[in-house]
Amino acid sequence: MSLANWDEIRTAFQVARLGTVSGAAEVLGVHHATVIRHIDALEKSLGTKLFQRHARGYTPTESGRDLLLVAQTTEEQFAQLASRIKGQGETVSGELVFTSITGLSGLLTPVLGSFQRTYPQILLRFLTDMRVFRLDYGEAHVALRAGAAPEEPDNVVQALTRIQTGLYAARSYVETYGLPESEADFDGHRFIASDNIQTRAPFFRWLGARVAPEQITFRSSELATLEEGVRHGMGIGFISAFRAKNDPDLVEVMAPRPEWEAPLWLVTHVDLHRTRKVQAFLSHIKEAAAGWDV
Amino acid sequence: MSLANWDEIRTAFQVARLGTVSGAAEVLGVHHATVIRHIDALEKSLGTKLFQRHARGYTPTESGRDLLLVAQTTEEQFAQLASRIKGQGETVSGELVFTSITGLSGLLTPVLGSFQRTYPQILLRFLTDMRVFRLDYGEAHVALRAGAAPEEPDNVVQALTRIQTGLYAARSYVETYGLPESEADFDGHRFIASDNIQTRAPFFRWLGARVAPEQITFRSSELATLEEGVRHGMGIGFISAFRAKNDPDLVEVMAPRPEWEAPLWLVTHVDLHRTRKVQAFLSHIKEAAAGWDV
DNA sequence: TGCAGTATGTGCGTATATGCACAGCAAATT
DNA sequence: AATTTGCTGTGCATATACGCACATACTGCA
Repeated sequence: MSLANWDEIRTAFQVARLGTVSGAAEVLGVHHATVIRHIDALEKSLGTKLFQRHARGYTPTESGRDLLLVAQTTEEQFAQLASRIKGQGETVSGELVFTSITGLSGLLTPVLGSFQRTYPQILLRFLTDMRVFRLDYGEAHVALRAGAAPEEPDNVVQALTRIQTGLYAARSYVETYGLPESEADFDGHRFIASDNIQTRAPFFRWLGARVAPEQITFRSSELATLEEGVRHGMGIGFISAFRAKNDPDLVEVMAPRPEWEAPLWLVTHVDLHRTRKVQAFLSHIKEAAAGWDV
Repeated sequence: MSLANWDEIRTAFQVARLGTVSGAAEVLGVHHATVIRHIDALEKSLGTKLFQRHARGYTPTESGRDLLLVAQTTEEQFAQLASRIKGQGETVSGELVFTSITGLSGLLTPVLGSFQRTYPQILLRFLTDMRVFRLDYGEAHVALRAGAAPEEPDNVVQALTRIQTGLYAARSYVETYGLPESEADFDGHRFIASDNIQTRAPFFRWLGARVAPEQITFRSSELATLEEGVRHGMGIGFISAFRAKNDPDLVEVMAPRPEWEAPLWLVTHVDLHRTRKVQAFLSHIKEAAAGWDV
């Protein structure tokens, strides 16, 4: 192991640059005795004299001049690094990783697009996957979660909006089975729901309390599959209002109800929550969500 | 002032590289608590989080990755610097500054030439000037001094050889004033000597004790001028044996005597004396001096 | 020649940073 | 489900590095 002490190099650099121990001590903001000790320790570890000592100061040897050049660029690099990092917290640039549950991309991509236009220096990454990306592992800056409020520590959670969900059926289904007028009219109808019994979604629990299990003729653990089932006329199922609204092939069986609403949460890691980049993204997406009709 | 603590950067670099505080602590040879404190201090001074902490370790943020890249090259630069400096003491290369009194260049240049051929990577600088170059200011690596043994502190002094000096006169002088047979025959002759009364040269003191002051008809503080005076027939004077020997225009008045001999000293600064470069030069010049017929 | 100014160098007391031990926690393993 | 392992985080005692004061040496100046 060589040169284990970078502070000593920094000290030697200032001495080589200024030519005196006292001057270096003043610049470094330490006592000149400290500077002498740093130089002594560094020379001892290198086994070579870096300076020739005399009453007027320290003149660098050939090795000392070599160190001067190397440390000069090092100091510049570190200064640039510091200004980059400090400015980075202030400016909105660099990478921003955003993750959400699948199925919301149709709603989100316009928002991401306008954010991209507002801050052209942003490199936006939008991750959607089955598994939940972990904010505390640095996998994403901001996450959009649905359902119960996340309670992971070190995460700051903000309510974004509530997803309105309604009961829908395909036109082909209605032509075959008819359209139930109310809950009392559910007998004989076929339903599509989550395969997961202990699903947290309120509308699935509502449905489970009102129809017989054998009426749920199609189950899937995947939300997108359920939606596909509805569209193909396999049965009546819950679809987000904003997705069903513009689909002419879908018929509204029951309009969205408040008790079916599922909250959406904006989640960020506490370390990143304070940065201007994340704040800009959060405010941007919240502003857009205010105009959503979900 | 930014990034005043380079050791903290080094610590953060290892954390970013390895991903864990414990691993970085092991590599750095410090306790992991120290690593945590370094990171905390660095982030505080930068005002930005460099890492996201979780139970499995530290994952670098965007700023942390930036620091990783910068510090990576820094570590490489420092490692190269260390190997250069350590190797520099071992190899014979780079600059070597050599200074001597004027008038010895005819003796020295062949030695310098052969040294140059032995070590082609040496950049040799040979300084001769009126003033004495100061080793403790780093003006030269090796100095050749004549006369009394130098007693400056921090300088290591080695006896090289003794300069033999004789009394010589130009043929033109002998034709005019004749050639004295011995000391008793000095009356009526003209002599050339140093202007400096308290000169340390033993032969000048010898002369001052044997001839009247008015016989010293030409004085100069400059050694080269005195020699020129002898060659132009202005009087009898002391010249180094090796310089007078090959000059057919000079006549030996009195052969070199042991009491006229002036020692030559090789002087180096104690800091540089141990390096192989200086040692190689010293041994080379001493080897050459053994063959000198001075 | 004497004096002021500025530099290096060193012993000593103290503040600072480090090491240690333990707690707490999450993930991997059985 | 229980256990083990590896990691982070923190209070406390200690060792290390620091600042202070003083000694010393060289330069420039009047």
